[in-house]
Amino acid sequence: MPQTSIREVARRAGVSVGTVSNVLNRPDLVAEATRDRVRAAIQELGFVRNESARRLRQGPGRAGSDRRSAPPRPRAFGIVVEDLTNPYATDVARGAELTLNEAGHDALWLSSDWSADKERRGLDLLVEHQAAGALIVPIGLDAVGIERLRAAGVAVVLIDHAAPEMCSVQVDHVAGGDIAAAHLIERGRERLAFVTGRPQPLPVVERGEGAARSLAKAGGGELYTLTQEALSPTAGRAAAERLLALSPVPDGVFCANDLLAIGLTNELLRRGVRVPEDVAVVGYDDIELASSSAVPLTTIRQPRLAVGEEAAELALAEYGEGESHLHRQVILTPELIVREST
Amino acid sequence: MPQTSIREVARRAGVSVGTVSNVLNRPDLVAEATRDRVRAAIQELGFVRNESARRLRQGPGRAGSDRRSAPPRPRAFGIVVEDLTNPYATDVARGAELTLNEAGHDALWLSSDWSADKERRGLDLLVEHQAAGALIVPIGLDAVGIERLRAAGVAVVLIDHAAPEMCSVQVDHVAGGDIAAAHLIERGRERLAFVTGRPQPLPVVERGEGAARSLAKAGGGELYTLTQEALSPTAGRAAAERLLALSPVPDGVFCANDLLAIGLTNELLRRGVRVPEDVAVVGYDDIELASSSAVPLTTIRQPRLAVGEEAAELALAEYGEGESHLHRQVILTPELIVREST
DNA sequence: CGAAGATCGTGAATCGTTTCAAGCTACGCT
DNA sequence: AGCGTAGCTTGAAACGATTCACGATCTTCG
Repeated sequence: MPQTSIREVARRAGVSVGTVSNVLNRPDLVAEATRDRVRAAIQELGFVRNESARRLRQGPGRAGSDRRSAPPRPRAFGIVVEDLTNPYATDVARGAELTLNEAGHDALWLSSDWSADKERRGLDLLVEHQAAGALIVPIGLDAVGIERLRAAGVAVVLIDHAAPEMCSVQVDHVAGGDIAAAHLIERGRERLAFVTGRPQPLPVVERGEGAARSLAKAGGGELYTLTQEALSPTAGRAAAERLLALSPVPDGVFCANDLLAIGLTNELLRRGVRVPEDVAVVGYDDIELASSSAVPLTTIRQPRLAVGEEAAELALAEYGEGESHLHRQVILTPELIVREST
Repeated sequence: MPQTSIREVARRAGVSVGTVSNVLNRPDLVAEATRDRVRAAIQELGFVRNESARRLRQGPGRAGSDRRSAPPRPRAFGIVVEDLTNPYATDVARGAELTLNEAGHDALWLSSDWSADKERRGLDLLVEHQAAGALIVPIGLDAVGIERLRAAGVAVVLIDHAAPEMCSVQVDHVAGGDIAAAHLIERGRERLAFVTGRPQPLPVVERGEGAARSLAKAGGGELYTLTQEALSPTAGRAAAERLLALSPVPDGVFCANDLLAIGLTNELLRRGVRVPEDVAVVGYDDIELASSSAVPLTTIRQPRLAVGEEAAELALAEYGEGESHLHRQVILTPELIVREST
């Protein structure tokens, strides 16, 4: 059974293909009786439009094309992130998805799995499926792949990275790191450590830079940096061990993300180290778990949903405005959330 | 600029469209000189295949079509889950994605957001884009939507649900609940509670049933059930409060998932209740955090990745075998992981 | 020299949908 | 009756890439 086509529906309903198409796209042009008959036929045959044919015929078709014909089935947007297993990423994606849904568009999530190659394949996929737009947390900055996207008329918005001639949404991670370290210093901590993990995407590096900057500003010493194998709770536990092996043991720790911080805190507690008395811990992200962990975690809240929402808005705007679109670069500032770990 | 088509490339290179197509799809059939000329033209014009047209022409195209022509760009599989924010779901999806990737296919993740309507739209999207297959954690059992998928030649595999005439992968949640409760009983706990949260998908209900069954088998009393507003850590903290308000306070708690259990445990600790001495806690899922939480959590490990992998295998098989495919229903058994919370 | 291959290229037919000029009715109006 | 109009429906022409039966050349060899 190859595909039930519009033609079979037409035969079944005893009308022409044009009419079936009309029922599908501008029902108001079709007499009620006919419409019902056609709809029944569609039901019975389980007919579904062949999107390839539809698009082939319709051509690229910008959103705001003013021909008052059918509302074309809204095209989907792709959301490409490095790791769909990471709560931060899924929160951003979810913020974006909600906004897209409100505008009547569907969202497809793709994971680049930290591989530039896979990212490229994902972008190609979006081109092939003629996505309306793509929200990308880029792995490197694959100029070629992205150019290809835009050449194909896909609206592109970068997240956590910026590039000329493109819309982007970023969080000021340097500021975030700065705030985190400043908070520890203000709490009287003198020996600060920064715990991070591989792979180290730019935003994570920036957090460290911000912290170092803050420390320098305060005339503090050096920022001791521990790099773990991952940005996970398990890696956090390992970091705790390494931390305690230092002498003197740092009394203030800034972790590159909450998962690390939670793992680290839990392991410290297990080893009888008091948090925050002996070691104060600051995380980054403010994932949901941060507030319900053993010692509710002081952290830098990224406006995660807002990042996704902004990105979606930009993508929708670019999609809607077409050529006339002016690219905007949005920068959001993170916020310190003080809880009990400091 | 409407679209550079294969025809313009042909004109530019001074060959026929057929030849251009051959250069694209089976370069070995074309003489080297011609090939280079065409490629140059493609470069100069910045030509990109119109995937809609390609697909339209190629039709559904089973995987194993034995014509040794071009390797058709492998089609993508869709993974539809209820909530891409939930670590369990993303782990399953990731297991599936890895397996699909190995077979050379791409994966698209869709979130149904607990809405039957959105699920339906997602399925339609997959049909329209001619996905090779769909792995679905169904929200209800939208027979119509799924039938439509299959009618369009999309391989369908159900996860955590079963239906006749379809491939499916399930975890035996009743057994899981049974094991959890049995473990608590064996640890000498006498007043058991089950903490769950809305929305309550079937698997979660089954966990409760299994626990109740186990309790009955052991001649124990009633299973006190607390239903929270969500299956999240925050909901878990709230559950702790409700739990302590009971008298007598249960001494063994089985949570419908780890997130609830972690939130609950942390709140209990904060209130000075000892875990496991005063209250033993068992979670469900064995997410990564379970082992790195404050009190490493005893839990029921679902073979999450395995679920995804199995599902992907089944989908690939169905896709490859076509009509001759025999549907299989795989049931995996969860495993008790004993840690310090019991 | 001529026949049989081998090697390349051609161009029309095709996929399923949308679009649009044109046709058909039935109706109202003068 | 004649004519204009509104309301529906029709059918054929696109859209752009792939396929395939068929020619056109060129080799090779008896």
